[in-house]
Amino acid sequence: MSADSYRLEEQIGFLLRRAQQRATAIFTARFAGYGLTPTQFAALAKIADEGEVSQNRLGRLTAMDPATMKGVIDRLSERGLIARRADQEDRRRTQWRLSESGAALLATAYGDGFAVTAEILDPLSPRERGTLLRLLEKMV
Amino acid sequence: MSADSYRLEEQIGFLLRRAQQRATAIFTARFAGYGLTPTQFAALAKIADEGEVSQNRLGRLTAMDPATMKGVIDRLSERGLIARRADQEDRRRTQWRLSESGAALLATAYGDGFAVTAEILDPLSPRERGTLLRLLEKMV
DNA sequence: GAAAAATCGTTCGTATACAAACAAGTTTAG
DNA sequence: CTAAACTTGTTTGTATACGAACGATTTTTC
Repeated sequence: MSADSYRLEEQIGFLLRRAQQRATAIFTARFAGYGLTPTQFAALAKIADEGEVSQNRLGRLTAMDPATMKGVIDRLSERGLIARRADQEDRRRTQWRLSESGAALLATAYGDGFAVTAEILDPLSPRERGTLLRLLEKMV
Repeated sequence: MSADSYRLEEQIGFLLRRAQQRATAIFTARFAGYGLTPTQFAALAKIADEGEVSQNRLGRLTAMDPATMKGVIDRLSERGLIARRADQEDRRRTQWRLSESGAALLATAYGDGFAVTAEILDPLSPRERGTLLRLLEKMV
């Protein structure tokens, strides 16, 4: 329990931070042409899955808190990639769906999403990839 | 390569983001009393390792780019946890070291650093912990 | 030794990330 | 049925994270 034995490089928190930095860098390079961030792409993909989804529920599905979700939604909405509908049954809610241009963009982007995943996992063997996903899933 | 087969939950980037969110939450809870963030603690620990270190070099050691490092240094400096010295040999450089209060705070905090690592890895078996660290190290 | 390249630190702008507090609306408990 | 509890979405403030551009300084190249 001292300076001698604490090695930052071996702490799981530091390694996770570096791994995510690398993953984000790979995503950013591949998605530069789309102008989409990882969270924006995640939001679009989940809206597509759901068809129509409220803002807070989308946040839960994509692991963003309400304040973060709002910023992501605002930027996607300003770009016209998603469209809103006021919920009649619950007047607090806003339902979101893909616009036509959002759906078109996403249809093209999926392939790059797979390519990003492949590039991030490239240093690992196929067996190691499965192990890593399993362990992260178990830890989260 | 379509909406049908793209599952956000299984993408390594999404899993890494969630894993880091959990790690940060555990750190934040444990370090609330210190008022230190993960990056601030990393910076203090590395300054302690180095004795004296320039700002950019500290950034490389802690995986922060210069712009991010500046913010972290500014906040640690404002709290009096670190002290600066102008480098005589290279007039562009500022060398940083721990202040007395910074060293005292860090001495106490190391134990909590270990506790954070332990809590993050708690869901995994000892063998799995080693595997995860090895795979992350290989991937980064 | 002068020009080119690299490094150091700063500033600006954009985008997560989240705590905390809030108003408005909905659900639950008694 | 009404008061309490909860949910939805918003706002504010703080802290990473990084691209891009910049001036000052140092190192490298020829």
